Amino acid sequence: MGRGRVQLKRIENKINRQVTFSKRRNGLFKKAHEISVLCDAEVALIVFSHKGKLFEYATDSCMEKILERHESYAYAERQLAGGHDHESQENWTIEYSRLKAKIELLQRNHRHYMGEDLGSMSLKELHSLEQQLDTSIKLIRTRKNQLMYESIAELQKKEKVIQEENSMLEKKIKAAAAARHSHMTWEQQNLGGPNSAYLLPPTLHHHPTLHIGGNYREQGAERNELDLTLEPLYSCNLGCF
Amino acid sequence: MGRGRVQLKRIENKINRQVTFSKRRNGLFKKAHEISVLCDAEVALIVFSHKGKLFEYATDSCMEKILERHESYAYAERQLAGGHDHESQENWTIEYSRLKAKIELLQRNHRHYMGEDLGSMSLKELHSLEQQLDTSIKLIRTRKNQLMYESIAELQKKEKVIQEENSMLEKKIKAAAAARHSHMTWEQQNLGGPNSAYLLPPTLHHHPTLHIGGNYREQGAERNELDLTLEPLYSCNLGCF
DNA sequence: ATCTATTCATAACC
DNA sequence: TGGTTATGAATAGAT
Repeated sequence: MGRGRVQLKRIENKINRQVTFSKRRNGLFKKAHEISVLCDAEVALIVFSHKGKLFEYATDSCMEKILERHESYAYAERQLAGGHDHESQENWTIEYSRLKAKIELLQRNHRHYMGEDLGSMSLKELHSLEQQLDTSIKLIRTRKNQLMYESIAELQKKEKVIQEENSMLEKKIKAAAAARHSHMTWEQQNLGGPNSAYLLPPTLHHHPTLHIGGNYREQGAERNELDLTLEPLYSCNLGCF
Repeated sequence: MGRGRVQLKRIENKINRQVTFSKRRNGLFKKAHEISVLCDAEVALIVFSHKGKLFEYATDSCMEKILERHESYAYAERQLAGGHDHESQENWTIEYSRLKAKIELLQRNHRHYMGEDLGSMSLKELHSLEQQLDTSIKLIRTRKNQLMYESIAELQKKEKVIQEENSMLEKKIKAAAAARHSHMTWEQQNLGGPNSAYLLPPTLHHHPTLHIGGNYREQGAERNELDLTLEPLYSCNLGCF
């Protein structure tokens, strides 16, 4: 820049170096500020002169915040890459920012799983993401199917039980009618009427077969409710297997 | 810079902002590197994109070293400013557990997206998860396809350019041969034989188009490398659309 | 610090 | 993402 091309090499002349440092430092800070404003980025810039003097620039959110974010970012990456939860709760502040960073990473990841922010991913990354989702979806469908088959099996069992119950009841009624017919007069039947309502109900809410297994009825109720949504789902996904 | 003056104001257009960010980031890093070499300074530069992606540059003495040095500098300042306590410990504890809980949720969620821990999910939940993944995978495939088509288009463009160049070169050679034929005797041609070997190579490794842009060749190599993995991916997924 | 000839960086466009 | 070009910026060297 300026008169004559510059070589990327330490300026030996002390004065020149100092002047250039001063000028370029200003330029650098200006650029740092510009990118932070123009592109809504968070920038931290630290410069130590040859003499050891410190110059720094940081986007409004202050240097410490950014350094913390940076620190925890690096930490979180290490976490995701390898080992797991650590132990030392030495410093709350550090721990806190680590968690923050971890959340940020997880959320980024989540967005990718939601098919968002794909623009920042390479073909390779996209490919492995796709494969992962493909695997996931297969697992999910398998699990869904399992649940649905179980549901169906249970319903069929229940149906069978109820049908058996029905035929039993039918038999009882027929037997009762036959008994009535052979042993009672019409008037006797009328007197026993109010009590006959007492003879039937117990078999309904105290059925021996359904009684086995405790709260089956409640579960049954849930199942039935579930099945209303179950049928269409099932038909939707038959093609997948 | 560039066409028209720039305003120091957040770029609203998302695409433009991203492009500008990418370009200016390179420029900024370059400048940072330059000042560090020219003026023998120690520079650390941390940039978080709007999306939260981290970019960093540090003079060879590595980021951690510089941050430590900065920390020790800042320490003195903090001492002067007076020890303003961090927020009350209680608040930190609450915040901390809140973050912990959030992370746990995100991780649970993540496992589900990975097709793990499905046993704890209801049919309804499984169904909506499946739908989400299906949507995601479609988006991802669309994006992948886009990238691949772009890649293909680029290769085809390149191929065309190179073929045109080839035919140009061929013409040149023919023209040279014709000129030689009309002006020289057989002996003269024989004498020129050794030199004719010199007429060809320069055009081969000093090709005008490829020459522009310095290290283009390396980038070209990257492309080719990419394409090796690209082709099989492409054929794998043609059936999905 | 200021000036000026140059080289650079980059916004807009492909 | 990369390349090109027209222009505004940055800056080396001189004052």
